[in-house]
Amino acid sequence: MYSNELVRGTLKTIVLKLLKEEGKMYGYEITQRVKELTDGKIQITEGALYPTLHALEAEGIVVTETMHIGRRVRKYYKLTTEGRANAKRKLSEMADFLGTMRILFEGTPGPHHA
Amino acid sequence: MYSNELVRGTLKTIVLKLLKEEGKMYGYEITQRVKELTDGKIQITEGALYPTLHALEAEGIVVTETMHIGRRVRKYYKLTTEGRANAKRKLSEMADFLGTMRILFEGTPGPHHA
DNA sequence: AATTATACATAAGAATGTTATGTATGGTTA
DNA sequence: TAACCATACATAACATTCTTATGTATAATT
Repeated sequence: MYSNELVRGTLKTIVLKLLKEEGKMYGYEITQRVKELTDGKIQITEGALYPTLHALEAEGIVVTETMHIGRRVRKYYKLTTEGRANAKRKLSEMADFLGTMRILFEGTPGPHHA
Repeated sequence: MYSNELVRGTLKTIVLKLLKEEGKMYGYEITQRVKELTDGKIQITEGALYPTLHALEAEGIVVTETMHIGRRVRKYYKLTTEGRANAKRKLSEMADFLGTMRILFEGTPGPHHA
């Protein structure tokens, strides 16, 4: 686990990236996926995730679809058309940001994904 | 300029990195150096920087030395012995974190600097 | 003379997270 | 079968860390 100040600010972008790739995901699934992909180094807490998802919905970036698994409820989130455009912007901003960080901390910009 | 949520959490580490490289720097100099190195993409505000520097001093990570340039005051900051150890930890954590971000956003871990 | 750059500082408020708590179902194990 | 852990949602109090605004003052440029 990172001393989580570094992770601050990246949550929304991580969610958008996953939704863009997977099409639709539910909250708990997102927490598990991120844990998997990062070898447990990033663990999204529910107290951070759910308010973020609700905010994305309120902004029209995502819409929800509720499914019933047995008697349990699952709330799937997927990008809207506007959300896809937003995600694209945020992801290219993240790519640029990571390049800048590389310059600062490694002295190299790294590969560019035009 | 990045929609600055991404920059959140990186300020302290950026300062430690610069101090480690330069030996000593003063506040205004740090803001200018970061602006230069990042092509204006990251602009540290004074409201964020000075409290951070004061906190680092209170934690014993840095010590200060006041210089007089004409009638103006400059406050130089440099790492303590403990601060150097702390900086080393934070920088390797940042390197690891950037690798994790690359996996999430680019699908590649990037080079490892052992 | 006015403006901009240098150089410090602090305080109110916003944003974004942590930690704690609550509710409930379903599967596994002692 | 009782206890425990995993799944799955949610919210609220609090902490941290930044933005924005403000204040003070000297030095250089237009």
